[in-house]
Amino acid sequence: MVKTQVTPEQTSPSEPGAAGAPDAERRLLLLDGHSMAFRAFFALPVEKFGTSTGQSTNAVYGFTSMLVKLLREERPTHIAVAWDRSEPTFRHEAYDDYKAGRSETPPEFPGQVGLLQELLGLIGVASLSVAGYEADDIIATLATQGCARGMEVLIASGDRDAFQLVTDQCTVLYPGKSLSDLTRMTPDAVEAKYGVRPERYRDLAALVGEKSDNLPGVPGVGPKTAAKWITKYGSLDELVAHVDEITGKAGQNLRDHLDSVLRNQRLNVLSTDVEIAAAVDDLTMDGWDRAGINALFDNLEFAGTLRDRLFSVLGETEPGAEAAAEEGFTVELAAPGTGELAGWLAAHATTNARAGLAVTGNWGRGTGEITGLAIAVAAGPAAFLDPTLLDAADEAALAGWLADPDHPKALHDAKGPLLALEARGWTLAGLTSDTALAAYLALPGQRKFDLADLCTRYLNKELREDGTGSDQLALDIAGDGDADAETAAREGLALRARATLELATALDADLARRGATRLLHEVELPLVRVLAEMERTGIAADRGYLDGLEEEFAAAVRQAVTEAHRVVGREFNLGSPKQLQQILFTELDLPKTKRIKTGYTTDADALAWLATRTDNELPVILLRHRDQTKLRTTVEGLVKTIADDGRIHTTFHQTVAATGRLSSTDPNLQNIPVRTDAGRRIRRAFVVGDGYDHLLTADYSQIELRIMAHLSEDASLIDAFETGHDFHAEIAARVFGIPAGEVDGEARARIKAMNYGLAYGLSAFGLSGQLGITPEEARGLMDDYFAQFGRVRDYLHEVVERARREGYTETMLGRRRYLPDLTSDNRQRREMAERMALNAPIQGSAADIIKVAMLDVAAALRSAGLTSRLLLQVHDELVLEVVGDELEAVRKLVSECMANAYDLRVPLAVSVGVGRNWRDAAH
DNA sequence: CCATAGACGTA
DNA sequence: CGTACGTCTATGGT
Repeated sequence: MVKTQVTPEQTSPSEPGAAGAPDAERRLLLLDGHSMAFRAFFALPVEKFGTSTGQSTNAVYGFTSMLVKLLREERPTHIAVAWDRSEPTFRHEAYDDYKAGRSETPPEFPGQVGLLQELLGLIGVASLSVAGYEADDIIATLATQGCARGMEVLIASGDRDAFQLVTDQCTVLYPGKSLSDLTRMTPDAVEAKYGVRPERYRDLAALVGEKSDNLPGVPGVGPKTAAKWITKYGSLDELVAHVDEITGKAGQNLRDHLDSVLRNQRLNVLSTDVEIAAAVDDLTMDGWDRAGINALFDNLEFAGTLRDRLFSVLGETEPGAEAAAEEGFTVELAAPGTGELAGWLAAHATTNARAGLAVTGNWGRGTGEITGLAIAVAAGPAAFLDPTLLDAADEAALAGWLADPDHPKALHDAKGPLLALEARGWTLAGLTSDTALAAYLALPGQRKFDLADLCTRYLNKELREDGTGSDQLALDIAGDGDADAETAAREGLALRARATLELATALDADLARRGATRLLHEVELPLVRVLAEMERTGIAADRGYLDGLEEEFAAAVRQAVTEAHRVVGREFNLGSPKQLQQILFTELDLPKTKRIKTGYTTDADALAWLATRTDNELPVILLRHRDQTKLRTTVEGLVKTIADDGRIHTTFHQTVAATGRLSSTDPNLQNIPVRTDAGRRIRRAFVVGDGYDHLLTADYSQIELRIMAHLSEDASLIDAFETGHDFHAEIAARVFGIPAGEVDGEARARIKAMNYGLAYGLSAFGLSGQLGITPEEARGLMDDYFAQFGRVRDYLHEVVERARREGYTETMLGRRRYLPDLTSDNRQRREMAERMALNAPIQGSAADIIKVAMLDVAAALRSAGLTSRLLLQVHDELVLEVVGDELEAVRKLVSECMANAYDLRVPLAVSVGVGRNWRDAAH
């Protein structure tokens, strides 16, 4: 049995004798007071933090809590908090519109700044501000001085401008979604995130622009392009010197907006020569006032542990104390040989403590294979297993352990591994955490949940996936690269298992704090299996029929191309919006459509509008071409994904959509056409498979509106759901004050658009555009609507206001969505966040409900011993494959599970359709 | 091979 | 000046 000790390189700042090492005896912590207090303000619900006399305290509490954590974990010897002043700075003098358009500060905030400064004084932390400068300039000046004295410098700031100060000696701690988890922005971290070294960060920022400061950059140039240019030319100055060499649209935009870029560059440089009353060496933390802090905390009515935590860390403050260095994971790795696994498991993995499991392999399209597996047990070693080296006894021991629900396990992103394990005949039970899913519930806005990133965030530990890290180099020099690479890979996997285990514990606590524990254990985790099974099953496709469709659509495309070329009089690429613009608006001089970045839009709405404004046949031909091209490529994409079993196995993603919905890729089976006849012909290609007799679709009728009725408690809307059978007509009748039978198509269509637009934050302007009426008429329609359904308007308004206060929205099952932009200074961003806040509880609650329904359906099918099975979920619709003699049972079971998934103030209506294919199963 | 923009399918 | 997604194509550049 091979045993190796894996100890990733540890950073040890106090290592004596290291040349050029920072002076570990002296650590300078600089905080941006306003920026961090502002973050604290929005991280904590203001209405829950206030005194009996009406003083708000959430920012004081949050800031202090963060400060305690920093003091405990970073052990600074020197510290200061820099504050902005209210009067204009040199930047305002240089640029009139600097920070123009910022919204009003919430009234509960400013008063807390004084309290914080008072508290900092009692703790013995200097508060600094200088007229004419921002806090960032003070920080830059002190950071420079600190570095010059060999101090290690830490900057806690929510302002990205601080990134330009990052060096090996100076780290920025940048707050993420919650104030307490600060990302360490080292030079490597800055480069990893932005693609440039910190000293070039302001060049990048100048090119990209900064919305919150009202400093626009170059249109069409994002961080990637900016980083590429800067990397190529070395700096913005060099880029400017070679500006004429930059080809393409982006280059032209750069030349056109050079003034803005140079202005941004001038303004975003931080001053390092601010005259500050205090000297760096004097910023020590001595002399804190216990009585004063007690009195202030009493006044602020702070109960709880914050006071104790603060005194505790102040009591421990001692220069030279060992820093809480960032450590890696350690694991004692075992590689049980053939025949040794049962013994290893018996020796190490018999307890009921959770184990971390990590696997390598390939998975997707409903199946997978395992090439390596690592098990890290709670308080012991980790084993690496090569599945090709297992004998029968090993196999049985492993299978038994995996399938035993009494051996709890944590995996990161378990669905793929689950498919791979199942493909080898292993079942997995006892999954008590999926760290990717848990992180998704904690940070739903993130789309990537990288294990290493999460370890940094939650554990402040570095996960080195390449195994031993620094040792690797020495081994490679010694030769024998392959074997070493293999060893490193095994160790890397074992470290992943260990990291997953530790992360699961941290996330358990985080989810408990966020009230998402049940959502994880009762919804998301069990859903993993259901989704894996749906992916494994796939849906049967009629390849011959699809081939025929493809040819038919392709012929229609060719026909449209020929006609378009004939009308224009020459050949061109109909798929190029750029060429279309040239032809439509320059050569044919047709009326201008809506402006977009690249000119005028040629989208379907615009082409349809153009068709009414000209005798030229071209717009209509182009519309037909778009239509048929879209259908053709959809069919082509589907054909390519049909597996050997004649079925299409999509992949469902459970951690992508910020609202809690699923998404589907490779192929996306949640956007198969349904609105047009031609589109529905594609649905006809999804057929019932061998051994089954029907496809059954079951969908929720107007689920989002029903949720709105439930959440708003609007009596009239609730009543409309109970009485009306044509819901939109019923609402129209109430709005226009006429009997339901007399509602004409026009009125119904308008109300339908209004009904659906509500949940999206539709404006009168948007409604007018959609219905082809004037904004005034649309406004009138909305007023009439809300005259009848006033509680809906109140509800939508309250949702946004509450989200603004608390920083997040919540669904009926407690799924949160964090929306920091609700307090953005930028109107466009803020209003976007408001619409998201409005929509998230509604769309998200619908997602919650259908997830519960899926679990119930899967359980009911299983307990009834039925063969019929779930195939797809399309947000408010389930598709099942049904055996003939189970049809009525399944119909009943699915309807009931869906209708009873959640108890609303209105019924959850479900409609069911059955057919031989997906089109005919519509209802 | 990558980034960006435009367009469009679904709920 | 309507939310949430994924995919394709063109374009420009590496």
